[in-house]
Amino acid sequence: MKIQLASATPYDFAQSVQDYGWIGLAPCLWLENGQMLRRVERLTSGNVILIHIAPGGEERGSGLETALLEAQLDAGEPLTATEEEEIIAKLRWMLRLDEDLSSFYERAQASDGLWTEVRTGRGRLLRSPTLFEDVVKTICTTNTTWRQTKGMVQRLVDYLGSSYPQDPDLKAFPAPEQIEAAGIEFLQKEIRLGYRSAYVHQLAQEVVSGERDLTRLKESDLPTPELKKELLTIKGVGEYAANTLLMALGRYGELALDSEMRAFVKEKYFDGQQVTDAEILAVYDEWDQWRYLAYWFDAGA
DNA sequence: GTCCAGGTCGCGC
DNA sequence: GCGCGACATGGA
Repeated sequence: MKIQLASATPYDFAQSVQDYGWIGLAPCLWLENGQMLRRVERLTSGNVILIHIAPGGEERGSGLETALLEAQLDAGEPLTATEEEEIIAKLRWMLRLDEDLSSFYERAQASDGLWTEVRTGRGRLLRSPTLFEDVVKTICTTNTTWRQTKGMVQRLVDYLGSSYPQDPDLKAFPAPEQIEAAGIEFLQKEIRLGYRSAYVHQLAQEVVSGERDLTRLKESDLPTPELKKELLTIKGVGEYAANTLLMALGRYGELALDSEMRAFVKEKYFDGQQVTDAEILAVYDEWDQWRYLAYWFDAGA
């Protein structure tokens, strides 16, 4: 079946989806030929479906333009209304179709360089349908190379994710239960998460047991510092990961300072000279609630 | 072999 | 609060 998703304009689907590295991590895949995002998703019913998302034209009415996306949903059985609702909510979250970026665009407009980058409708950085997946993936980016991150996530999906029945090689991101059941040794020896195995397994265990509720954080209106404090209680999540996850939650006021950002800012603003972290952070200080996006597009996304 | 990669933890001070 | 070594893995 096909469904349509409406999004505020401006919105450049292909750019926005590819502006964040997550597009390179399983089970997401960018199909260059069709300019489509493909992903396998496991619904709470247990059904595993195959999703293809692409721009689906534009609707015009009373001066308001609404960008439309079309999602092709393939499943063994027709989806129930509940399943359809679940998938729509997940896709809207994943693509950030409901985030209000207007104030960011206004700020960017006052900054010529940045505005030319984002004016076409960029800024809706790809995230995962669940915060659990984003936490696991973020932990897999720490103290390693992007190449290894991709490998770790790919193996998590291949070894532990549920298959799309019509093509068993296509798998979903594993649910907490599936990671928990795998055990630390498996995460270590087969998935090769290294010392992260214990962190990822502990998180999965906490979520399964119910002692940690990550879904609650998605709708939380907690002040950012408190939200951050809570993210920092996750073993394996430090300053960088917490700020990355705040970004995933739509809080762009904190910068995720890592080796990549240090190198970029040092080169662009300090002529390659040695700089302190405080000096790096100061570069984007004026962007207040939009610091993360300001850096992201300054660095060229 | 050594160093480091989109860091974090646990310790001692 | 800050500094420091350890930590799995794999490539340079």
